[in-house]
Order: sequence, then C-alpha cells, then structure tokens
Amino acid sequence: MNLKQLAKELNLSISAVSKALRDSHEISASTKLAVLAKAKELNYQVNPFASSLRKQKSKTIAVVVPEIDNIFFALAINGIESVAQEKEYHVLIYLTHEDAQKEVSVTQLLQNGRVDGIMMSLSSQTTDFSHIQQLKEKELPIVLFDRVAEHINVPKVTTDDYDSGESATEHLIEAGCKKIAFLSISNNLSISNKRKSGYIDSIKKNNLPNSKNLIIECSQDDEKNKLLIKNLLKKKNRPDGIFASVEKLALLCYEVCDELNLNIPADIKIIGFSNLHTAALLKPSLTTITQPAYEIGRESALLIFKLIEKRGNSIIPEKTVVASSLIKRGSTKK
Amino acid sequence: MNLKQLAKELNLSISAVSKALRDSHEISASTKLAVLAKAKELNYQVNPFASSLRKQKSKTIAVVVPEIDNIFFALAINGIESVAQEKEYHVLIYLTHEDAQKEVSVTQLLQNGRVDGIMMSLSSQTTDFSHIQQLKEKELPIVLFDRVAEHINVPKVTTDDYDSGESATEHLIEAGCKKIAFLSISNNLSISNKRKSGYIDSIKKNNLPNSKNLIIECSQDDEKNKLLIKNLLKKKNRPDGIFASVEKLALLCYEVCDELNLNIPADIKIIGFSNLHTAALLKPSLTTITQPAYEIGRESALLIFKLIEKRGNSIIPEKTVVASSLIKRGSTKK
DNA sequence: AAAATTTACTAAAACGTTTTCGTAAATATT
DNA sequence: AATATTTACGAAAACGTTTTAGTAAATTTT
Repeated sequence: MNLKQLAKELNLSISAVSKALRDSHEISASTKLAVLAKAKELNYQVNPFASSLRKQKSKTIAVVVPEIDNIFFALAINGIESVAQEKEYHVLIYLTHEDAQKEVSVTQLLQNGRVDGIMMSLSSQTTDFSHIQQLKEKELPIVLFDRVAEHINVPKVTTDDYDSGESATEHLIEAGCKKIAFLSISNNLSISNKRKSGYIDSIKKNNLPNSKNLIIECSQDDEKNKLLIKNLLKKKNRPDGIFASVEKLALLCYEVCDELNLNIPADIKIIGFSNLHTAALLKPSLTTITQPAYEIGRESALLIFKLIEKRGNSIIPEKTVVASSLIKRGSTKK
Repeated sequence: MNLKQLAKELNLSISAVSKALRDSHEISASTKLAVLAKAKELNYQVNPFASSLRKQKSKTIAVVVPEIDNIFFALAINGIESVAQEKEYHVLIYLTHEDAQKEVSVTQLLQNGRVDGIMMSLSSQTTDFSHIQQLKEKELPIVLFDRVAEHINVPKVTTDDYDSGESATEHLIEAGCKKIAFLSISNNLSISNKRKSGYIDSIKKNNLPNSKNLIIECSQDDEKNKLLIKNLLKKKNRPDGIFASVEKLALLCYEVCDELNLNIPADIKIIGFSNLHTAALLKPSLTTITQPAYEIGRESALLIFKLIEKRGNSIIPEKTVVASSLIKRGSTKK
C-alpha cells in the first residue's frame, strides 16, 4: 500500500493525498478527513526510505558505546531511548568493544546520512580523535558522553569526575585512611584521568603520601588487573584505602581481599565509581560514587536533538555536567 | 557526493559506475579499478535510503525488549549485535518498559519496511499476541527469544526453562530443603510458568509439600514483592528454601533475610535464575541458574538472518533451546 | 565472410515520497 | 462588474540508487 494506490482509491492526486496526510493548509477539511479515513482503513504507512530520501532526514540517531553489558551504558541508553521515543526517533546501537579501529569504522559508516546525529562514548583504546573531528567538519551532529575527548570542541556530557574524585578521596581520609591507592583504568580516558586528578589534589591538600606506587594503571585484562591489585595488597606496607575509578576494579578488590583474607573495612576501605544494583548487597556493602547514568543519557539525547533542530541562533553548551552522588556504605565504615 | 557526480568525474554513465561498484561482470576490469579508485578518492558512500528504497531491503533488524538495564537483555543484545556486525546489518533498539501497549505500537511502527526482521522478547504485561500473528501474516521475519509466546508458530529461542526449574528444585532438595517456595514473576510469561512447572513436578516427584501458599505471584512492583517475601519468611513455618524465577527476586530475598536476620544458607537456602556478575561476590555467594544470554542473542540473530535470506527449501526450527547451567555457590550450602 | 555471440557500456524506468509550481474555480475587493 | 485574491487541487521534478532493456563494437563461430 503506497500513496499511488491510496490516491487511486480516493480519486485524488498523489500530491493531494500526501499533503492531506501531513495536514497541509492546501487541502480542504473534508478531503483530509476522507484521506485519513481511507489511509487508516487500508493501513497505509509512509515508506521511511522514500521519505528519508526526499527529506534528507533519517529520523534516526546512533549510539556508539564500548560495551553494553555494563550497567552504566545500559542506563545511559535507557535515558537516550526515552528522549528518542518522545521525539519519535529511532535508535541504532553500535558496540566498539573497546576497539579504536572499530570505533573509526563505525564513525565512517555513519557518514552516509543513515543517521541525523551520533552519540558516542569513546573506547579506552582511542588515542587519536580525528574521526570525531571529521564528523564535526562534515557537520554531522555529534555529542560525546561520559568518555569524552577533552580537547575537541564538540558538546560533551559528563559527570563531575574531578570533584567526585576529590570527594571520594576525602571520604576515605575522613574514614581514617592514611595511605590511599588509586586504581586507574586507562590513561586514554578522560574519566579515569579526571578522577585521578581529583584524587591527587585531595591527597596533596591533606599531606598524605603521594607516591606513584599508589597509582595502579590497570587495563582491560582482568586477570592482569587482579594480579596488580593482589601485589599491591600483599606488600608489607599496603594501603589502607583504595579508590577504584571504575566498577569492575572495585569488584576485583573484593575478590582479592577475599583471597588474601583482608577484612573490609577494618583492614582496608574501598570506594568505587559504580552503578551496581547490588552494591548494597555486597558484604560489606560497597560505598560508591554513583553516576547519573540515565540522566547523562537523557541530557546527551536532548543535546543531540538541539543540534539536529538547530536554528542559527541557538546556543549549544560545550560542556554539560551532571553531578554524581557519594553513597556511603559499609566498605568505608570507620 | 553521489553517483551522478562520480559518474561525471569519470566520464561514465551512472549505471556503469553503479555496476562497477558492485563488481558487475558487465564492467571491464580496468573500468572497475578506475571507479573504485575515484570513489575512494572522493569518499563516495552509497546513500542508504536510495539503496533501500530501490532494493526494498533495509539492512536493519529491530530488537524489541522490555528493558535494557537488565544484564540478561544487555548480554542478549551483545550477542545479537555480534551477528549483525558480521552480516553488516544495523541494529535498532526499542524498549517497551514492560508495557504491552507500547509493544503493540512498536510492532505496528515496524511494519513499514524499516527493518528486514524483528527480534522480540515479550513484556510481562502482554496477554494478547495478535500483534505477533500480524507480523507473521505480513511475512515480516520475526524471532521471539527468552520471553516467548508458546502457542504462536514463529521461531523461538529460549533456555531450557522447565529442565532448569526442575534441577534448581532438585538442588535445593539435595541440599536438605523440605519446604521450598517458588517466586513467580508473572503468569503471562512463558519463562516464569515453565520454570514453575519444573518446580512443581520436581516437588511432586519428591513428595514434598505442594502448597499453593508456597508459590508467590510477584509483580513489577518491587515494594510489593518485598512485602510478599517478607510475609512469607515471617510465618512460623516458613520455607527452608526459595527458588526465585528471576534475578531481582533473588536479590529481594537477600534484602529481606538481612532485615529479618535470617541466615543464608543455615536458616534458608536460595537459588535464582541470574546472570549477575556479582553473584559470586554476595555474602553468601548466590547459587544461580545462569542463562546463556549471549548465546540466546546470537542464536536468535542467526535465525532471523536465516529467515531474511530464506530460500524456499530451508527449514527453520520453531524451537531452539540453549541450556542454562546450575552454578552452585554459598546460598545453597548444606 | 556472413552470422551469431559476447563485451562493455548507456538510457531510462522504477522504488515512494515531498515539494515547487501552476492553475482553474470560488470568493473577496474595489 | 472588473479585478484581485484565496482555495483546493494536479503535474512534475527531485531525492540517489538499482536494474532492465537496448546497442554499438569487438570477438567468435560456422
């Protein structure tokens, strides 16, 4: 069922029917009624490709994320989808699996008009940002969220990573920690680095030991990460507090403490960025910096639609920050 | 940059260029080379809408799920995406948020050719399946996964819910439980009902009390669910084992036991369907029936592509079952 | 050497919309 | 009543591809 057939049924021209369907003022009320009725009767639906081809609009946005089996990204996508649904847009999902090359190829794939905008969270392996710059130059709307590239002037939505890094560290200090380690996930990632800066500055401010040995550079390989953490905690003068920059590192700490028979929080206190539903159910419950993942998703989506619908005058903020919240639980009890 | 411009640059006709790009035998090797080179130089990319319009193929599949911030669906989507990437297909995501009405409207939305196939996991509120039947009649390929409708003859991919229900119950019995409760999530859901059947049959086979009072019908409202569970465990002759049909109900049990000061597994043993990363980190660690979520996603995707690429002869299995595995942990220790 | 076939292309239609432009008829203005 | 404007529609172009049908020229077959 297409416009041609519908028009024939109605004894009208294709253009009249098309106009009637989008409520054009050129069409009389009675004709509109007839068209709507017939369209419903015959279950007419606009062909999206013909429409997109003609209008040069896809009514679709892309979400490019490193992984989806990570509650943060799942929640962010949830937020994005909620806005897309309001705007009657469609959402395409692409996973990079932390592979910079795949990120580039997806980015190139999306430059053919398939989407009206792209929302992306960078892979931890991405060190070159020219593919992002390219989108910018092609004037394809893009918003980076959470894992952003600092020095590229595209709109970015993040949480207050530096501040949260500071307050997480302060919280450990208040809980009595004297020697706090920081678990970094990747030197490529803005989130990791900003959280680290917050940590370092807080350590300095409080005149605590600011040793490079206390900053552990972890990777995507959890076996290796576990070994790194184990070695850290096996040392004679091991730290009495750990600040994990991402969820999975905090969980690895729990595993290692189990294996080394270290008591949390008596022997060592742990805090980590996390959106884990079960943080409160762990023993001890895990003190977290909980990121506003859903809101970050929503904010990013609202931004991308601002860019898509942009009229000359509107101002798009380059940075949007949605605050995280520190949720104190058992793992940092005095 | 489109075919027209590219053809002009090459002093060729549009059709020659189009054919060269898809390696047609009608075009000489030298011309093909020239076309490929120029296309690369000018960064020509096929317009997907023009192509889809002409070919009546979208190169896109839709995934319709009740929620995404649920590790099971996240993993399933991961599996689906891996196949889609291999096939160079695009993946659209739609969330129904357990709303039957939204499920119907999404289904209708997708009947205009936007996708070549649909993979769906039903909402817990869905009781009428005519929208699925409609897809079937429109010959729009559809595969149901995990949460399927039993009596509709479309391909379905699930785990061995009945068998797993049985073995979960047997496991509790072997661990010494004499009075086992089952937490159902929705009477509309095949997964819940099949797991329940496995439970009931196992209970009967072992001559244990088969009381309706031991089957708790939970809902989407976690406050209410918690109350139901609390009431169950407050009873004088409370059960000594609980089989939670879905992850979140198992977690609620942990919360309730905490609040009621019941010791797991001494006072009560718990087993639940779950894909939780942190199952092993809970105290005690949670015994789970772990579903092959990623594989279910992959299988469903492979099936949808079989349907999409269907040649008259190929046979599509109506039921595909991927086995779950029982992972014994602390919550069911003798 | 004539006829048949193959090669390598071009022209044009088709996919189904949307939108611009044109125009009779109806209505309003002077 | 003559002119201007509005109403309500239709024709046709355009979006960018893919594919069918057609055709000179080159090659092969008889």
